[in-house]
Amino acid sequence: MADFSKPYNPKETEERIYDLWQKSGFFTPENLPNADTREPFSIAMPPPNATGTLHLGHALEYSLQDAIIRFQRMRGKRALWLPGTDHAAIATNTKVEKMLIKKEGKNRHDIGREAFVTIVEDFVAKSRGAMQRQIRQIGASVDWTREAFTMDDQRLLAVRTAFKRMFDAGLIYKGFRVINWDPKGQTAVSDDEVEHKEEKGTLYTFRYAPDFPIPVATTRPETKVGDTAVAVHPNDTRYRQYIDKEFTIEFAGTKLQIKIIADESIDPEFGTGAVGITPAHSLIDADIAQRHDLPMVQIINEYGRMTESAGPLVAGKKTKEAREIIAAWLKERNLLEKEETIDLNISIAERSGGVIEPLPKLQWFVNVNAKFKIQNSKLLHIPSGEETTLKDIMRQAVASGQINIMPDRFEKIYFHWIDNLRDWNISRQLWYGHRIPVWRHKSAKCKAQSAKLENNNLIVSIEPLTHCPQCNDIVEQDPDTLDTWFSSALWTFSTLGWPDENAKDLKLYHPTSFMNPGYEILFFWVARMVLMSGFLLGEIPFKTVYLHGILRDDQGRKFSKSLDNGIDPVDVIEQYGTDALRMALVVGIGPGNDANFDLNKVKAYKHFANKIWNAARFVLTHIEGFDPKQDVSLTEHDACVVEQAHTLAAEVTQDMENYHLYLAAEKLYHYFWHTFADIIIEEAKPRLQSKNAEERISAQKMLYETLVLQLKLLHPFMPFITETVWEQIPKKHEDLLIIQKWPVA
RNA sequence: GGGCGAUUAGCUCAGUUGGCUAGAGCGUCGCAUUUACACUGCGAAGGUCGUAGGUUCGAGCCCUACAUCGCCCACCA
Repeated sequence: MADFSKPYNPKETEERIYDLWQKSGFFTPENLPNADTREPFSIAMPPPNATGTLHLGHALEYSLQDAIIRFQRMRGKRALWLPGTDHAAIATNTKVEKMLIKKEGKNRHDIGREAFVTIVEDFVAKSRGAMQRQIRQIGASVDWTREAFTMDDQRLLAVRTAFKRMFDAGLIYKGFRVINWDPKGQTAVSDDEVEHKEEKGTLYTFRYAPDFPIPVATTRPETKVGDTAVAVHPNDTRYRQYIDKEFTIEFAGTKLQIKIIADESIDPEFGTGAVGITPAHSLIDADIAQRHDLPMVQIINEYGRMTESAGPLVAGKKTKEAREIIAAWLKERNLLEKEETIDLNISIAERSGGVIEPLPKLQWFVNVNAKFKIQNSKLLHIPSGEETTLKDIMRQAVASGQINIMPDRFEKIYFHWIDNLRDWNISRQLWYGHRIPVWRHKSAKCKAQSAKLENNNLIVSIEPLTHCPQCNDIVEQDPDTLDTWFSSALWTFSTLGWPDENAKDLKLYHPTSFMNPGYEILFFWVARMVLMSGFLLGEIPFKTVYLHGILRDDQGRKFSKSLDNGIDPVDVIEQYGTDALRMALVVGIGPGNDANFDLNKVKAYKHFANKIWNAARFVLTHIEGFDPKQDVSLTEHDACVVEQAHTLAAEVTQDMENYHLYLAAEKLYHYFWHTFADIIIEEAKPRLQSKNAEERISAQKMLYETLVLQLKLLHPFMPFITETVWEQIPKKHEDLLIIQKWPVA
C-alpha cells in the first residue's frame, strides 16, 4: 500500500500496480467479467522495430492506445490490445551491419550469410527484451499472452501463405525491370524507400556528334554512353523530320545506335525539347523505351561503376569520375553547347543514405493493377466474384467510408499516392528477413513444371523444400528476402490466427477497431495493410486510423543522434512518473499534428498527480465513517454538484468516442483542479464540520461520488495514480479500477 | 512543378458544429501562510488571434488574395 502521508511518489507504486494488473489477468480479454457477452474491441499495436530502444514517439503512441483500450475495457467491451515487435528487415540489417563495420571493419559479405544472420538474431533478442520492459513502464495494458513477432513461426506461415496466394492469383511476378538500386546497402528498394534531396547540379546541353541534328540536355553525361534513342514531342516542328531516323555515332570511345522517336510525354518547352533516352538507368526512360521497344544497354553496375559496355574511356570508373571525363570529352570536341547550374533532386535510400542508382534487375513485384476475381468480399462496393485490382481495393476501402482516416486531410494524400502507384518491388538483396518462399531447380528442368510459372524451374511453396516434389531434383531457395512491409502488412490478422480462417481470434477481433500509426508510415504500412487484408480476407484491416504526428524537441527540431537532443522516456518516467508523461503526451496534441516536447509540461502534470493525491487524501480523511453501500440522500446543493460532474462525464465520454482524447484529458484536468479542488472541496469544508449530521453526510457522499467519478474518468489517462488512490478508498466491491464500469452508459 | 499544414500572451501550445468578455502550462509581478496540497491558494500584468479584403446579427474559426515558416509527393531531361 502506498503511504498517504507523503507527496505522491510514482516510483514506489507504478511497478507494483502493473504487477497487480498483470496478475489479475484482465489484459487478456477472456478473463474479463462476463467476457462472452462483451462486444469485441481490438487494437493491434504497431510493432516497434527490433532495432533497439523505444523513444518518446513510442510513448506517445502507447499513451493514446492505452487510453483507448482502457476506456473501452471499462465501457464493457471485450478489449484486446495485442503487442508485438517488427523484425524490420532493412532497418535492422543496416543497423547491425553498421555496428559490425565499426567494431570489426567487416561488412556482411565478409563474414557470410549464416554468421551475419546469427549476429542479427542475437541483437534482436536483446532489443526485444528491453523494449518489452519499456512497454510495461508506460503502463500499456497489452495482452502479453498473445505477443507476436513478425518473424516467429506463426507469422512465417502467414507470410508464405500470403505470398503463395498472391502468386497463384497472378498478383506476384518476377520481372526484369529498372528498379531503385541502393549501391551502399547493396539491395533494391521500393519507390517509397527513396527520399529526395535538393542539390545544385550542372545541366549540360550537348550534341552526341557534330553532325547529329538535335542537341539534348542532361545532368548525368556519364549515362549517355547507354543511350539508345532521342525522344521528341510528335508535334514539334523543329524535329518532326527526323522522327524514326537512326544514327550510328562514335561517342566517348564507344559506338551508339540512336533512334529518334516521338513520345507524348516530352515537354517541347523544356530545354531543347529533346531527351536522350537511357533505358537501363532511368525509370522514366525505361517506360519510354518499353513503349518504343528500344534496346537497353547496362553501363553502370551494382557498385556504381561503369561497365565494359560503357566503353574503354570510362569502363571501371566511378560514375562521378566518368561524368567529368565525358564532360571534358564533349568540351574538347566542341560538342558542349551550354553548361548551367540548376537545382536538382537526387534520390537517396532512406535507410543507408546511399545515392540511388536505377538499374535493370530481376526482382519480385506485387502487381497493383492486375485484375482478379475477389472471393468472400465484405468490402463495400466490391462484391464477391467481381473483378477488381489491389489499387481498387485500397481506394474503395477508404472512399466508401468503411475505413475512417483521422485527420481527414490524409485521405487526400492517400488517394494521391494510390493514383500514382507503380508495382511494388518486394524483393531485397538483404540477409535478415523473410526469405522468399520460392525454390528453383539446381540443375535439370523439372518435367512437371506448372504452366503458370512464367520463369522456368520455380516452385512456390509454403513448406520449405529440399527436393522437387514432382521430379525429386535438388532445389534451392531464392536468396532474396522480402520487403519488411510485406510481413507488417499482414499484422492485423497474422496476429489473430490467420491463415486459419476459422481461428476464434480472427473471427472475434478482425477487422480491428483502431489503428494508431504515425503519418510517416501511411503509405509504407497503412496502405499495404489495406491491400493485404482486402485481398486475403476480403475485408478491411481496421475501422479507424488515427494518425499521430512527430514529436520534436522544445525548440521544434527533430530528435536526432547528430543533435544529441534525444530524450529517453525512461528518464522522464524516473523523474516525473508515467502518468505525468502520458498526460503531457496526450493533452493538447491533436491527430496528425507535430508537437514540441517540453519537460515543463511533464512537470506540470506531475504537479497534477500530486494534486489528485492530496485531494484524495483530504476526501478520505473527511469521510471517515462513511459507508458507500449505505443509501444517503443528498442536499439540493450537493445533488446539483454531482449532476454537474455527470454532465462533464457525458461530455468526456463523447470526446473519447470521437477519439478527441486531447480534449477529454484537458477537460478532466481542468475540472479536477479548478472546480473539484478549488471550489467543490473548499465549499464543502464548513459542511464537513457541521453539527447537522444530514448536511455532513451529504457533503461526504458528494465528495466521495465526485472523486470516484473522476478516478474512473481519469483512469485511461493516468492509470497508475488512479488505481493507487482507488486502493485506499472504501468501495462497494473490492475490484480493481481497471475493470470498473465506466460511469456513462 | 503539384499538394498539405502552421502563423493565437515573453516561451510552448489548446480553442471540437461560427456565439469568445480568446484559454492552459511555464515564466513575470503582488498578496496570503504550521493550509488536503509550497509539487499551495487568491489576484494582476501581458493578445488589434500573420497581413489585406469579403460573407454574416455575430469571425480566432467560413471565403479570397498575399507574406513567412514547415512538411509530403514528383527522376523537366
